[in-house]
This record gives sequence, structure tokens and C-alpha cells, in this order.
Amino acid sequence: MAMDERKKKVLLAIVKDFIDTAEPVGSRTISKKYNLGVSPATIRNEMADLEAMGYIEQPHTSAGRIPSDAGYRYYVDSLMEKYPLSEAEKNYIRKRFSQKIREIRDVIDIGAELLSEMSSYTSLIMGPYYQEDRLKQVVLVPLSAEKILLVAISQSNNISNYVLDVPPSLTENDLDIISRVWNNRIKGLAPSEIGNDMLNEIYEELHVYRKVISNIALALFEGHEQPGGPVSLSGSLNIFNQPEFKDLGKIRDILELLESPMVIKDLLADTQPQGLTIKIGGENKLEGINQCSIVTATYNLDGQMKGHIGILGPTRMNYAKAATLVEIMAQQLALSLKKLLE
Amino acid sequence: MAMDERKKKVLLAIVKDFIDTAEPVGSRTISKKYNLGVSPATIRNEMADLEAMGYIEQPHTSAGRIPSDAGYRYYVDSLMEKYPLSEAEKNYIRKRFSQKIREIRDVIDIGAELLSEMSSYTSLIMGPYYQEDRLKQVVLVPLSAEKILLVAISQSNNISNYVLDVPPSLTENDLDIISRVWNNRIKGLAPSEIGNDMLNEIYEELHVYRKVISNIALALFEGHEQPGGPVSLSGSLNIFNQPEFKDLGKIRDILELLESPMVIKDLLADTQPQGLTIKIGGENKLEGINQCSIVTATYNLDGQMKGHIGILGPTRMNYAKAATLVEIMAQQLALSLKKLLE
DNA sequence: ATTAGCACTCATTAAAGGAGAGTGCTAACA
DNA sequence: TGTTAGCACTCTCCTTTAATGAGTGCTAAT
Repeated sequence: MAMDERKKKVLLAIVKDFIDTAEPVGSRTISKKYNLGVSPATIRNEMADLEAMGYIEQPHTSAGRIPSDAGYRYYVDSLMEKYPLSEAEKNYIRKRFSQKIREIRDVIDIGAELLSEMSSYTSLIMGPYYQEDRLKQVVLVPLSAEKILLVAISQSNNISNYVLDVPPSLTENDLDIISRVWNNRIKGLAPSEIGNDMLNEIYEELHVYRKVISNIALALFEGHEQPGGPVSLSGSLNIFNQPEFKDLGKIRDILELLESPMVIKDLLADTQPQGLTIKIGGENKLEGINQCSIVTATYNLDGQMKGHIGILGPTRMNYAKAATLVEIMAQQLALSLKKLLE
Repeated sequence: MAMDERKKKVLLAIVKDFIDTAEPVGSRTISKKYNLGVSPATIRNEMADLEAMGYIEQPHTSAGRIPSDAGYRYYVDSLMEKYPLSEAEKNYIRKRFSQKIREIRDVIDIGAELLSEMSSYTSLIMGPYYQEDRLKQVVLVPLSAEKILLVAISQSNNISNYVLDVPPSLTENDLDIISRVWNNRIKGLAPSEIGNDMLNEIYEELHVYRKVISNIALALFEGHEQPGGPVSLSGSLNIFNQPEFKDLGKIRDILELLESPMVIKDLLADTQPQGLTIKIGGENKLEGINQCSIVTATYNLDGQMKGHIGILGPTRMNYAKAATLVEIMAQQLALSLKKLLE
């Protein structure tokens, strides 16, 4: 069966109305609210066709139709119109990003908050990270007789702190020597490239304090192991507003998933490198959010660093608005972060 | 009316049974399950008295009785027996705390997780903080031509990082001088004690780079402004298990409160300096959790540092178990943190 | 002082009966 | 041949009614 113009119009009306009202849409409603110029009976015929094609379905005999996942997919791919952001909304975003921003955390927190606030859904943001972040410098600071502080600075000026145990015999001079040797070696290296070969070379060069040296290596290696950047989540309680989630169990399942940063990273990382990615309902493999949709985008910094951003809402979500918001926010994040980082 | 032995026994039975079953307790149940050696009719008389005294109440005419806030209060103050932790439970705690612990965050996260897991309620932990944390040392590291890294180390070895803008003319030698001057001044000082007087003295001494110096002061001052330590929250979704919270609105209200670290800090900080604090239902001023109870304790380190720990559950919570868990966990935290910090 | 007995209350559950929304189908119409 | 009015049919949702049962307070007997 073909998808003629009128069928498209009917499907569009059903999707729009259902997104709006969360109620199954009947033929009379469509005929009245969306003036297609035909009677409810005609619409009913079209609807029967659309159902046969798998784009809409009936919760029960005497109810209207609701879009199926495939229906939303068709809508998103072929029918959706661009949602324009009002000037007021744009200004609001700018205003919020002109607050004092001190570090990356601030940027992604503001972004996530804005995104959930303006969309009324849940927002997820992963902060920027180097595909492979490289080390720039380490600094060793004595803390007490048996402890030192290791500060690792990456090329992206990402700072990591580690407190290490050292033998009390270690002098400040020793520290200087150790840090100099390390700094000679590691500049421009990814933490994962710190291998045994390098360690052995350093042992050779210094002969002493093997333990200290290996502890430094370990700290650098482990500290950077976590893939991806920091994560910010906002508005997870917005699901309570969605009528399709009036069931305690469902809400709980979703909130439970969102408690895990790993899950969020997975959700976000599964994104195309360019443009928007929209996953609808069952297209999400993750059990528990197959009644949800996710709109994600990747933002890039200098081509080297990237991050992800997304909106999670019910399948019946305002895709147009979500898409626009994600797009704008990705741009804004790239902008703010670039400014912050250099 | 006086509180004779039998009344106490009846009240105890009601509290225990209601905590167990979440159902109003009838006279027949008490007579059968808790062998007081009297008939339901007698118990009914006692219950009428207890109701007159305000310790129990009836949801409706044909239901059993449930404890009132005052009833729980009496129970907690006078009737509650100590809940002994099994050897298995103790071992479990020890085992979890023998995991690799690298920093304070690890300790409070493990603690919070354990506490919510073992109690089936929500747990709140505030990490250790100095009443007034004092500075020990600052380190300045050049990052790029126009940026430096300021590392502030406190007496408790708390590390804070700040990236500051500096004029490109600033040399590494300048940095050494600036940090030396600062370190001479701040050792043992609380960040709040960095005043304009001190700033002026430093200006006098150095004459140049006023802007850099004041930025350092600002960073130190603002960075430490947040009162209290880091906060860890765990098991907030456990409310979904409580039959008294089968209402979406109530759950939402509570989760919303718990989203704010400030609220958690307030809840925890409102604690007696010694021993356990138990706040029951309406005793909590905070709107929204007046159907909840909180069991909190303060743990102390060296008499200088302290932190807070608590369990939040429904008014119908297992106070005995919660109290024991909070007590044990406070000890364990103090232990683990002491080991970690020195 | 305790207890058996009993009438009474009230939440909860199940069953029954509309009301209403929306459909599919048929037949008439342009 | 496509469109539409008309109508019987289905099924959810809401309200009403009735029955059940748990638990009480009171009275009178022990």
C-alpha cells in the first residue's frame, strides 16, 4: 500500500494530537481539529490503511488510534517540521550561560538543567573528553612524612589528584628528581601508553624508589581509565508528569537505570558522530526504557575533544522541540567550553 | 492516666506489629500473637486508654490502631530493645570496607551504599569536614601562557584545584615568588580569615601582579565557602517499597527534596553532637518529610573533624535496626577515615 | 478487673448497569 | 470510484448497589 498525501496528513494529525493530549485520537477529532476537508468516515478508511501498514494501533476496539513505534519513526523521518525557538527562549539560554562558569562541571550542569527545564523531559549530558586524553605534566607535592600529592595535568587541562604513600626517607629533592624524570617521559603520552618498558627505563635511570615510581604509574593509569567525560543528569523526576507513567513500577525502573552513570554513558555514547540521533521506543535495546525515546547529539571541540548530550522522554515526546533544543544546546556547549578551555 | 506495665506491653505490641506489617493492629491480633494472657476485650480497654493518651490512633472506626508520632516517640525513648547485629552482618560490613579505598569519596560512598542496603531505607552521609578547615599550602603550576593551576592543600589534606587566568608576562620565577609569599602567610589560616589586610600586606611585599594575587585570594575564599563535607546519598528509590508511599505525589516530593545537597546537609547537620538523634514524623520541620523519620549520628575524628550520617525512612521504620546500623556505621566510618587520612 | 456477646461502623471488593466514545460496515450518493 | 451518512456493535470508564468482613465500643455476666 502506498503512502499518499492524505495518509501522511492523517498520520501527522494523529502523531501531533497524541503528543499533545496523550489520548487516543479518533476520526471525528481529526476531521474537526485538523481541517483535511473530508468526513470522519473517510478518515476512518485511511486509518484502517495506516493500521494495516503498521503506523498506528488501537489500544482497544472502541478507542481512537495511537502511533506505533514505526509511526513515530515515519513521522520523525519524513513528516516532522522544524520547531523554531522563540527569541525569548534563545535569550534565556544565553543568559543562563553568562552566569559565572568556573569549570567544565559548571557548563554541563547548567546545560543539563536548562535542557530538562525547557523540554520538561530528562536531560543527559556527558562532558567533553579527549578520544585519548594525553598527559602534559605531573607535579609532586609533599604532604606529610609519608604522603605526597600527585597532580596530573592533561593536555586538555584536566586536573587529577592522587595521594600516594611514600617512604619517610624520601626528600623533597628526591621528589624533584622523580617528577623531572617522569615529565621528560610522559609529555604527550596517553595514560594507557605507560607500559612496563617505560617503567623499566625509569628504574634504570633512577635506581631507587621503585615503589614510588610504580605507584605513580599506577595512579596515572587507573585514574584515567574511566572512559568518557563527567556526566550530568537533570530532570529525571519529570517522568512523574507523564500520564503514561502513572505506574510506580515503571517509574522506579527508569529511575533505577538513571542512577547508574555507566548506563547514562552507554545511552549517550551510542550516537552517530554527526547530527542528531533519535531512538524511538523499542529501538532502544535497553530493557526498561523501551517505552521511552532518546534524542542525542555529539558536540565536537577542535575535532579532538567531544561530548554527548541527549533528552530522554516518553515515546510520545515532542520530537521537534527536543531535536531543536538538543541541537542548540550542543552548539552552545561547544561554544562555552571552547571559551572556558582557552 | 498512668502508663502501667500492661499498657506498655500493648503499645509495644502495636508498634512492633505495625512496623512489621504496615497494617493497623487489632485487639485480636495482639491477644493471639503477643501472649499477654488477657482477652481481646481487655486489650480493647487498654487501647482506648492509649488512644486517649495520644499514643495510638484509628485510621477509621472499623480499623485497628496505629502508633501516633507520640507513640513512636514513647517507644523509642522507653520501650525499644537493642537490635543486635549478627556476626554475618558485621563481617559483611568489614568486608566491604576492606575494598580498595583511595579517597574520602570512596569511604562515604561505600558507607552510604551499605547503610541503605542493610536497612532498606535511604541513607545519607556527609563526609568529614573541619569545623574550620585550615590551609596548609598552595602550589602554583603553569598550564599555558595565560593560565595557571592553583592547588590548595588543607590541613586535612583536602585538595582543591582552580584554574586561574594570568597575564602572559608572568614567568615561572614569578610564580615561585608568589607562592612562597602566600605560603608564608596562610599556613594554619582558615580561608575565611584571608582578609583585605593580608592582601594589602602581600601587595606591599610584591608590588606587582595585584590581579593574580587577588584572584588567588578569591579562589581560596570561594572554594572553601561551602560548609560541610561532601555528601553521599544511597537507596533513595527504596521508598518505592514502602506501602505507605504508594502515592506518586508523595514519592515525588521526597525524591525532589533529596535531589538537593543543601537539604541533605540541613537534615544531617541538625543533630546532637553526641550519640543518636531520632526525629519522628512531624518532629521534622521540613514540609514533605513529616511522614518520615530520620536516625542520625555524628562521627568525630581527632575531635577536630566531624561528619554526619543518617537513615531516612517512613515513620513506620525499624528504629531499633536503624539505630544500631547508624551507630556501627558511624564507628566504622571514623575508623576507615582515620586510617585513610594518616 | 476481666471477659463473652452483640450491635454497629466503615473500608474494601465484586457485580451490575448505564453512558459515551469510537469503530467497521453497508448502502446511498456525486 | 471515491466519499459520506447512518447504524449496530464493542469496549472502557464511571457510578451505583450489595455483600463481606474486620474491628470496635458497650453492656452485662463472671
